[in-house]
Amino acid sequence: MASDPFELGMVEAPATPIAGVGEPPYMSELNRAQREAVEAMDGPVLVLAGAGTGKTRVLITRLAHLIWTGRASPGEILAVTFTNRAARVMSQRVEKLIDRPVAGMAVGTFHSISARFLRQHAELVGLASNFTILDTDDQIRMLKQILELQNIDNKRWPAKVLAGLIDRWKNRAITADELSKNEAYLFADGQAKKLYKMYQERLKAVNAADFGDLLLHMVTIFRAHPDILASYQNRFRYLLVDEYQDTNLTQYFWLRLLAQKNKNICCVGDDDQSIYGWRGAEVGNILKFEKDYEGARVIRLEQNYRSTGYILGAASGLIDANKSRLGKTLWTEAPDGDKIIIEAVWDGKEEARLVSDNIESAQRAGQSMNEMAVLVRAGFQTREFEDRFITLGLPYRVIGGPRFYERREIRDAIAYLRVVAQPRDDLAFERIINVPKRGIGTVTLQRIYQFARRAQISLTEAAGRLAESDELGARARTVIAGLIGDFDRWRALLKTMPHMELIETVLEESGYVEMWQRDKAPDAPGRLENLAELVRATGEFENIEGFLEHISLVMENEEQKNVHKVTIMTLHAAKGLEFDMIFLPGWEEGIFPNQRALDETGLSGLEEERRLAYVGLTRAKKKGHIIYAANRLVFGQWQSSIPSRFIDELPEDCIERRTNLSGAWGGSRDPHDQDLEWSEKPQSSYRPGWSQRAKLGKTLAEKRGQRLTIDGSARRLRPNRPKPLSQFSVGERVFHDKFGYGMIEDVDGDKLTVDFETSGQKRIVDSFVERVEG
DNA sequence: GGTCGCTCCGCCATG
DNA sequence: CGGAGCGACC
Repeated sequence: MASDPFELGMVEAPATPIAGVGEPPYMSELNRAQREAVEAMDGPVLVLAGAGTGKTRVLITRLAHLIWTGRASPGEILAVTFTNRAARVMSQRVEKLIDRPVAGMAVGTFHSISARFLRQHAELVGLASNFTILDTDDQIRMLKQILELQNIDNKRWPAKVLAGLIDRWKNRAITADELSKNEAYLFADGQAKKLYKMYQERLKAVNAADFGDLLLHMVTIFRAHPDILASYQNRFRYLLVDEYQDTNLTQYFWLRLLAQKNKNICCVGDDDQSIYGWRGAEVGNILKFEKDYEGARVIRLEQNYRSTGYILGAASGLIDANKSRLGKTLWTEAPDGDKIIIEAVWDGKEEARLVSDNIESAQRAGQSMNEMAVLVRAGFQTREFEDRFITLGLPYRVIGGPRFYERREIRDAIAYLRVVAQPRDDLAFERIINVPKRGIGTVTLQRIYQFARRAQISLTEAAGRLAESDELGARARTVIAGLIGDFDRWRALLKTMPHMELIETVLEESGYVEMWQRDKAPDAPGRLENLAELVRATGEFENIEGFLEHISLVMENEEQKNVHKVTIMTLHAAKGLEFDMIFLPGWEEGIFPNQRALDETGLSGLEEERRLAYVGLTRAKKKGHIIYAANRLVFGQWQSSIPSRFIDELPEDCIERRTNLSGAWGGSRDPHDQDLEWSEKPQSSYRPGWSQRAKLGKTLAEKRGQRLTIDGSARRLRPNRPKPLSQFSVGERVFHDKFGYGMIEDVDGDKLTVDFETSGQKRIVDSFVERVEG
């Protein structure tokens, strides 16, 4: 317990300087501005750090310096990072810099830090300290139940919309009691306030908090209990906040309350990289820092160490078009390097092909694929690239897909643990009562609900009592009694059995593991692996509660770094990262800037989109490649598109325009495009006009049937290419991680044409499938 | 009570 | 186009 940085009142070792004489070794690595930011330890400091100006180094060195000089012990420091990954990296690097452990330093995201604070004071907001953290899914399910209870039409007033509103209010530190009448009229004819209150009541009843609560509850507690606030102020004398431009109003209050006594707060950020306005971030926070904290020092980091000249020039020229910014002038000593390439293609397929061609030739030239990234505006854009990369056998990773804990099997498994660890957790109970199938249907469930509501007890308890009565059918009664017995037994084990073992026991005895073992679906083995991973991960935690918190707030998909893969991710997810080579596809009006952003938030929306473009460009160290397509399939409908306005805003001397569309969409100048071998080229000869869109989708699908003929003739275009031999043959049954089971229809070198049961015909590299029996 | 197939709607970004 | 959700049918 002594190492828990969040436990108040623990005995704290006094801060002592590490020191020898003279200057600590890390200082010499810093430029003048960076050094100033590290040495300004006392009082409020705002560091405006442009993209690639060594911000992370400054943050880490500053922490190291606080400890080195004895200004603070690790336990007196609170550092807020944007991701949990950043938190991990930061602690490690500080330790390396000062060559000693920093256990006791509170480093994490607002949510993870605040969750741990809240556990210490949960009773003040009506929760027990082992409260569950609800994710969006649970939240919506709960709201749905409330709407049903109130006879509000879920079609007209979707739970999802209400969840969004509540989230926004919580981001703005508005509690249910404080909600104005105007705001209340945003949902269900003015019933929003009542619904918000009911939701909070319900959360309390099942001992749960949603993401927004984690922060807002602490603000509420700080405001209502000056003694508690004071204890935190005395404990954390030095505060450090990264990505300050992305903090929302609640986080702003949270910080200001903590900082107001000692005022040793250092916020680091870049107004030009503020891209989370839509989830309540207030650029205003960074813009008014000097007003909030009197005597604040403002330090600008403007020397860019990341990108070559043209890239930096292009990015700076672009962001210049924004009106509301503090203004910085980035500069670099690096050579000009390559210009940003702007390239037009026919459609999404060709876009993916162009990117993969470039990746392959860069790879042949010796570039590691770990240094290449495709940055898209929206999640749905990743699909085309994945398809293409799979076809080619090009290794890739997608960041920001479904998180580990969002997978069905993980959520189910967690629900079992929640029921065991927290008998009050109705949501978890509902989730697993009939998973695996136990023959408990809506009728039985309804009876349990009604009984629970009438008696004001939890579903688990209601089920237990009903099983002892005559209210249920014989079968349901036996099943429920058995399950309740299981719960009781597991709960008893909770105290004696090591939790890792307990989790295994629960998953085994509940029949959950068996359910997936029996499942014939292609993804079942993967799910079992995920469950095994879950069990393994529990081993790292002292108790189940800690583990559950880790799962819902921190856990990320594990990632092997040693394998070389191209990264595909959204621009939002790319913030803070850097790559040698960046591909920016989909630079078309409507996609980027995104139409909804423009419709909903007008000029400020446009400026945020532009900052997003700026973030994208500044991720590149050496090469940037912007692509736009003339036609795009959206919602199964073809649309003609026009190039993004951002392209015209790039300084001409920093860019080089290319096009794959010669003449009137005639042929192509790119020799790659003559290679029809693996492609579905026929559509290039087809020219959808504005009026023909709707029909085109179908036409293309029909044309797909002709592909074989065209492939056949195309093969002659490259007579000298040696074909690797495949060990597969026509008629064999194979399994693919993503597409499932299928039958081989054609073999061509190491490329297979497979007819998949669920996803149809695909051409893929044989190393992506394995042979199966039958 | 479970499964199949149809309809409807969505794709902007998240802890 | 693809997934979620719902109603009809086994």
